[in-house]
Amino acid sequence: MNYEQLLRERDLKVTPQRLGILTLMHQSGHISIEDLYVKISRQFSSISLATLYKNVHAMIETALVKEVKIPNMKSKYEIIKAPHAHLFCTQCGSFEDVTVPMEEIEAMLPHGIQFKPTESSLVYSGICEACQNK
Amino acid sequence: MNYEQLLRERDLKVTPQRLGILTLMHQSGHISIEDLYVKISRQFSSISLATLYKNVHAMIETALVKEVKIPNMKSKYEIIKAPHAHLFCTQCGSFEDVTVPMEEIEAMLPHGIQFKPTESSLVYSGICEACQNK
DNA sequence: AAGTTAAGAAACAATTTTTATCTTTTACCT
DNA sequence: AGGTAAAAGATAAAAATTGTTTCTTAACTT
Ligand SMILES: [Mn+2]
Ligand SMILES: [Mn+2]
Ligand SMILES: [Zn+2]
Ligand SMILES: [Zn+2]
Repeated sequence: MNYEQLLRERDLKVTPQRLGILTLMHQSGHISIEDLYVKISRQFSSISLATLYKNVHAMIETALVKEVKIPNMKSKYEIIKAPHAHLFCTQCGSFEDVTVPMEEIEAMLPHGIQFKPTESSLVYSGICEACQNK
Repeated sequence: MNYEQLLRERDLKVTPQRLGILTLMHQSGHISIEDLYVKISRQFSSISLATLYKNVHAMIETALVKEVKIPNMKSKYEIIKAPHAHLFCTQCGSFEDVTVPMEEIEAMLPHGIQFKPTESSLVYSGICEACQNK
């Protein structure tokens, strides 16, 4: 994936810190601010938490990154891709994507309701396969 | 609704502050901590924010109250009731319940996926009826 | 390639949000 | 009514987030 281009398209300067943030986000799939800070600090020992927050926010505002809110958990951040839902294992804490047709989810609103959804957030909490086999 | 009983069933002492919190939550349907603090302070001018947090947490841990996380918004809290989804208007900020069969939502996980959902969180973001007619 | 400039990084301070600790008060059980 | 443990109030502390100022660098202009 070409992060330089993604940043340039959004008029965000390409800095090593930003490339590092995006690389880490991509590698872990979903990552919390604190985990991101621990990992990015290994590459840029002098990076400040403020820089991290500012960058993540800039990326959210330009629709490059998305905050995923999870019941009873700290938020995680991911690089935006096709709409999808998430599986959160309440036993081991694993968190991953799952492909669910979000248009169908949106079609399940009761008839007669006038609300026009533009986006929806769906997190399934439960027990993952690995935890079931224990 | 009998809040005294709901508290007693959970071995939480019935205090005027707790009854006030539950009443406000019920009246507004969903409320943020800060709004709750503003309103509860009118009844109990000396109540501390720490008391509010402690109580809300105690109620969450005993499954009387639930935190609802909303994309790009502060969390709101509601008294637990039958599973349902939420509509969030990105224009006016209105936030309300919508009845969606959550079992069907859970049945939409791809076949072959072993994950066993116990609960799911679904928030539709979009434009409410009132905002469409403007 | 060197110079210019405006965005971004770092350092640090300040806010805001949440939790912990301690003392006083109160709900609730004999 | 009296005893006791839980909860409220009052701070203080910790954690999370944002703001400010200065220094550095990416990217544009010659
Ligand atoms: Mn995802
Ligand atoms: Mn609700
Ligand atoms: Zn698991
Ligand atoms: Zn609206």
